[in-house]
Amino acid sequence: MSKKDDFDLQVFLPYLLNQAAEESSLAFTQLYKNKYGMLRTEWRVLFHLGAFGQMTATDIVTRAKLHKTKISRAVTKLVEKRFVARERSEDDRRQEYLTLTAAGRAAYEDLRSVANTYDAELCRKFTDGEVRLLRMMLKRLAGIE
Amino acid sequence: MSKKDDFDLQVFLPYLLNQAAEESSLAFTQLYKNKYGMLRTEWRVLFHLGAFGQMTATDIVTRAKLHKTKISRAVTKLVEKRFVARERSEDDRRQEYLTLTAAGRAAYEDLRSVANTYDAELCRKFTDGEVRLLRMMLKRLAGIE
DNA sequence: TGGTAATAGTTGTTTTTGTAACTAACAAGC
DNA sequence: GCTTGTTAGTTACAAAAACAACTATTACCA
Repeated sequence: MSKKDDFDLQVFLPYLLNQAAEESSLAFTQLYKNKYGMLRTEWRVLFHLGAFGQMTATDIVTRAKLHKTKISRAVTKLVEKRFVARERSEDDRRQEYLTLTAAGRAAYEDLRSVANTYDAELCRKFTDGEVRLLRMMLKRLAGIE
Repeated sequence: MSKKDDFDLQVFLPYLLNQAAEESSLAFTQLYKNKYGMLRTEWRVLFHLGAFGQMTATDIVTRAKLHKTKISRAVTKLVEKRFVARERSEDDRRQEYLTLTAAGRAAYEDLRSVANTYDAELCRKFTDGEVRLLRMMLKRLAGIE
């Protein structure tokens, strides 16, 4: 197992991004999964509803860039857990408005503070300027705004 | 769909990392999947063998931080495709050495240049100094060396 | 030795995902 | 009105992943 040529996998950005994303998500998952028994997609939906208030499934699809079937299934689970309420729109009876229930909001508030703490912990590895730059670069790579 | 509080999901590092990783991996996948019909895990194994030469499955597990069942199945597929050869060790008959075949090496060389081109394209979004910093930060977040 | 534990790798079973096809509601053109 | 096309969301089926249990081999140690 020795280095054979000039290509360094450990420099390849998609690889590095995946490794870093996996590592940080895994560690974060440990902090919430036993608490609320939620899957990654579920807390993403929860976070979107918590951060943006009432949204439709399509709104979340657009923002989170997740496939609509994933959202659909996550919403079903969250409704079963009484974290989310759905209400059919009167204007357009195809779409339904999603909102957090009281329990959903409580879970969100709790997880949000866990997230803030964890994020701060990650950021402590770097200077403020580095973190700002990192966020900017990740957003650009992700194609956000 | 309006902003409700101060927590910005789009600043949360695990979220940003996932979005950026997903975006870049997806785009890169388009470049190779039709060419060799390989799955993400398969080309990861291929890249490791290409970059580091002979390795055992466990070596790859350690480096790539992927679960051994994933590696095991990816290796099986790569052997079926005649990209990888396995050879049982004489010292310790539990482990087997994995190496690229000629076809495997050719595929690797080809994909490596695709990867290099794609990586360079991503890097063009930033200055050299920014890229260096990004790589350093991602490595640290990933827990690499 | 012999017995227990640990390691390399595989296989089986259950969840989760991805893809495509579907229903229902609306919109636009004629 | 009627046809065609589009959009919101769900469901069905196939592919892939996670997790646990397994075989085979080696290591430890009394």
